[in-house]
Amino acid sequence: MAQSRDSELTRQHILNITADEMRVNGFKASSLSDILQKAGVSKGALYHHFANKQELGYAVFDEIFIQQCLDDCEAPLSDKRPVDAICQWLTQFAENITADELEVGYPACNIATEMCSNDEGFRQKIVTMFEKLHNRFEAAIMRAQADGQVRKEVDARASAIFIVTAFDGAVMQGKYCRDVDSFRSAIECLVTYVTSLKK
Amino acid sequence: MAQSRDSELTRQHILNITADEMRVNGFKASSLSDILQKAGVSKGALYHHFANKQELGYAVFDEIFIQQCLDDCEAPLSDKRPVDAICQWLTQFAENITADELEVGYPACNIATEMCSNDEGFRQKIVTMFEKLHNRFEAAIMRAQADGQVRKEVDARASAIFIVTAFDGAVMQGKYCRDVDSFRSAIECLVTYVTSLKK
DNA sequence: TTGCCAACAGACCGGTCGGTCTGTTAGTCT
DNA sequence: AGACTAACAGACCGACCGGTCTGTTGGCAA
Repeated sequence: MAQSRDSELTRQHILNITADEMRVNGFKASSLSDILQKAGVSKGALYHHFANKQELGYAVFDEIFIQQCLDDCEAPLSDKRPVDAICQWLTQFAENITADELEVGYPACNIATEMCSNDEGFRQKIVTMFEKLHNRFEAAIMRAQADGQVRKEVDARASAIFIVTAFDGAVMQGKYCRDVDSFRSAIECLVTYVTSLKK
Repeated sequence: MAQSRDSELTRQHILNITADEMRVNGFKASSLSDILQKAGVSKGALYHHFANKQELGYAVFDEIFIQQCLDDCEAPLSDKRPVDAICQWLTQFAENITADELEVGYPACNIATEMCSNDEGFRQKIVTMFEKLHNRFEAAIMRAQADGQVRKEVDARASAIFIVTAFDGAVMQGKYCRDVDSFRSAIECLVTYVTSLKK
C-alpha cells in the first residue's frame, strides 16, 4: 500500500492476501475478516472491488492460481526438443523443491478438489485449464513425433493426459506426506515413462 | 433406525450420514445441523457418541474412507501374478466407472487435500494409509520379481509409489472434469507403464 | 415394582460468518 | 474555490456455526 489511493494496487493487494489465505485454508474456510485484517483494508474497500466472496475467489483462481499452472510448463513445451525438455523440467522441479513448497502443492488443484462439487464456476475454470494443458502437451508430443523424436504409434493425447495426471498425483501425495524423497522417486518414474515414448 | 435404542447402530448411522455429507462438502463445510437433520438424530445423541466434530470426522475418515482405499486394492495385490492382476484391476475399474462415481473420487484424498495443512490428526492418518499402500504395492512387485515376472533392475518401491500417485492423479482429474474418456486413457497409459515392468 | 443409568432430546449460548449501509475523504474536473 | 465521484472506513445485521446443559425416557438389574 504505497500510495494512499490507487485502485488497481489495492485490488492486487487484496488478491494476493486472499491467495495466501486460500493456499492455507482453501476457499470456504478463508474468512473475509482474516483477509481484511491481514491486508490492512476495510470491508468497504473489499466490497468496492468485488461483488462478493465468490467473485473474489474466482478472481484469485483465474488470475493467480490457474495462471501459475499454465506459466509453469510454458517453457519446456515450446522447446525445440519438447520430450527432453519436459524430462529436464520434471527432474529439476523434483530436485529443487523443498518440503515447505511441497506442502502447498498446486493451489489450483486444491481449490478444485474442494469446490468443484458445489460450485460450477470453479469447476468450469479448472476444466478449461486442464483442457489447455492437455492440448499443449499433446501438441508438443505431436511436434516431437513429426520431428522423429517420438514413436509414431504413441497416442499423443492419451500420453499428454497421463503426464499431467501423474504429475498432479505426485504433487498431491507430496502435499499430504511432505515426503520429498517419495515425490522425487515418483517423478523419476514419470520421467522414465516420458523417455519411453522416444524412439 | 430399526430399533428404538441400539447404541452401536445409532453410531454407525451417524457415521454413514456424516460420510455422505463429507463426500459432497468436505469436512469443514459439513454442518452438524445438516447431519443431524438427515440422520434424524438429536444433537444430544451425536455428542453422546462423539466428543466433538473433529472426533466424528476422524472416525469417518478411519473407519470408512481409509478402509475403502485399503480394501479396494486388496485382491489384486494378493494375487499370484500381481502385475497382471493390477493391470486387470485398473482396466476393469476404468471400464466400469460412471461419471457420477468419478465425481466423488476418493474421499480419503479429498479430505486429505482439505485438512492436512491444518489438522495434524487427519494428516497422520493419510500418511499412514499411503505408507501401507506403498508397502503393499512394493511387496507385490518384489514378489513378482522373485517369481521372474518383473525385471530385476526395476526399483520396486519407486514403481509402487508411482503407481499409487498416478492412479490418484487420474481419479482427481476425473473428479474435476467428469470426463470418463480422459480418465480411461490415463489409466490405459498407467497400465502400459505397469506392463513395461515385466520381462 | 422400583431404581438406576445409558441413550437420547432439544433449548440455548457465544462467536463468527458473509453481506449491507451510511458516512467520510482523497483526488479530479470545471 | 467548489462540486462531484471513486475509493474507501467501519458499525451493524441476521444466519448459522459448534458446543453445552438440563431435562426425559427406554431398558435392564435386583
